[in-house]
Amino acid sequence: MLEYKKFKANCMNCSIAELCLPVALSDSELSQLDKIIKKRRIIHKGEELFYQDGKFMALYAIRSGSFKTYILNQDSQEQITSFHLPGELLGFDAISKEKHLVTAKALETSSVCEVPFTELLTLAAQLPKLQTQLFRLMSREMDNEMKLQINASAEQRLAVFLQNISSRYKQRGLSSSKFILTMTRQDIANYLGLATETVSRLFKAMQGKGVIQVERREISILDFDKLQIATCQHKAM
Amino acid sequence: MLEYKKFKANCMNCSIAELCLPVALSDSELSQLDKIIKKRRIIHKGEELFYQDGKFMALYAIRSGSFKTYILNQDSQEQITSFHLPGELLGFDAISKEKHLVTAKALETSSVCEVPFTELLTLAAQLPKLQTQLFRLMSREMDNEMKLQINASAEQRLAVFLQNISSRYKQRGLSSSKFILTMTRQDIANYLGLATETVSRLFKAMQGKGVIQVERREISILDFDKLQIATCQHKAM
DNA sequence: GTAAAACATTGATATGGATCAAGCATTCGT
DNA sequence: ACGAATGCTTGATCCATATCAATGTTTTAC
Repeated sequence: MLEYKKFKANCMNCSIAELCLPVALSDSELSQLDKIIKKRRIIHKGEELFYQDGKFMALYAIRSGSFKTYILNQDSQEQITSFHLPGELLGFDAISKEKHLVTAKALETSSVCEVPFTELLTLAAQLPKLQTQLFRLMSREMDNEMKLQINASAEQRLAVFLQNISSRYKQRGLSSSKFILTMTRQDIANYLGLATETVSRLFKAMQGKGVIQVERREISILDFDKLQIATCQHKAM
Repeated sequence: MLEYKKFKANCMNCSIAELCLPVALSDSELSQLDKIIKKRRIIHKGEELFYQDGKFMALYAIRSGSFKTYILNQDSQEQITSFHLPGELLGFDAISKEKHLVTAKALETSSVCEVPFTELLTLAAQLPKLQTQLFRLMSREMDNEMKLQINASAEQRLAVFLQNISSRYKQRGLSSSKFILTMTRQDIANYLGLATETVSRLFKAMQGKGVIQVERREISILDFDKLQIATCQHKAM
């Protein structure tokens, strides 16, 4: 038991600490952060981490796995607002109104660290580097969203989506050219404002052009230049 | 000259201070904030407050006027990412990469307060209420963006847009039922991913249904319930 | 005050992607 | 290991909205 406790996850030995908070915090600073972080939580596929309208208490650092966040609109249709990958921090949307505006559902069995927000702010006031980093992460969250050009064609949107996922994996030191999409075609279509059929056809078309290789949910980007061109060109070419 | 200086704008007498930072800061706290705030700047219609890729130095509080922010995509087409109204804070997008991701252009002659970011963070670490408020404002910024349902019909998008503008004016104590749109039809269309012609036709159609009254750029919302229904209903009714 | 430019409206036509329909492939639950 | 449910693909058709075209209206600049 003691042995187990000794090795339980904390910020100092957490393998993603430098990823979710990649700021040069000293060991003593990290251990302060560790003190306020609640223990790890496992969320199984399809389970919810927090609910729309639920009280906002904490941010969540994704240690492994992935989530989609969505709002339910008036006809209780799900509208996906974003996907969240390992090493990212989740829950910023709820700060303003102190309640969640979205529901976060696990796309696969996932592990998160719960970071009580009030305590985090108190600590941030004492550790300038932590404060700066929090603002930076939140800003990056905003930037990620911005890329989705609403007036883009279906192919442009899908190309931007693939670039975005790819670069986020790259940021985490994972392969940017070959990865598994953890969400369904329907999720992708919903997020991009397309029909599933369109997503399916576009994957096939992009494969036909030698831009990507699609094997079910496994995507290989064969030609980053062509992908880049696909994000901005207006018509087929 | 002395008289002029005595009355120059500062945070304690600024009429929108409680709006842009509506937190109960004491007089002494406000005067600390005032010390770091650079003097007012006037930006004329069509002029730029900051440029895409420009170095990030400061946030800007809009005292009066309004702005659009946009990215230039690869074919140097403007893509509007948001509109910013009086009392709102501008520039959060640039924190992450320490450079602006968008250009901010004045839609009308506007007045802003420049808030150097580094100094603001230092002060926020000392004033917990200011820190909390900053996170809250940034989160609200994120929430504002989120509303735009990408898979919504043209009419739904326009209805959501009008609701959004209306509620933001309301937050500032201005009329939520009658206001002037400071942006062109082209800007609205660009932002919503529609053609200007479609925006024009929809305004007319919504007026025909008694939802709104349109007089060039002056909008009166005649029936908030009908507007609400328009944001979610799928087809004409 | 006038000409030019920018902005807005209205109508006719074309099309990208939705929707409908059907069947196949994979994953899940027991 | 099996059947059922879910996810994915492909084809045919249709419609919401873009695009093209023309004209009217307001604002800007000299």
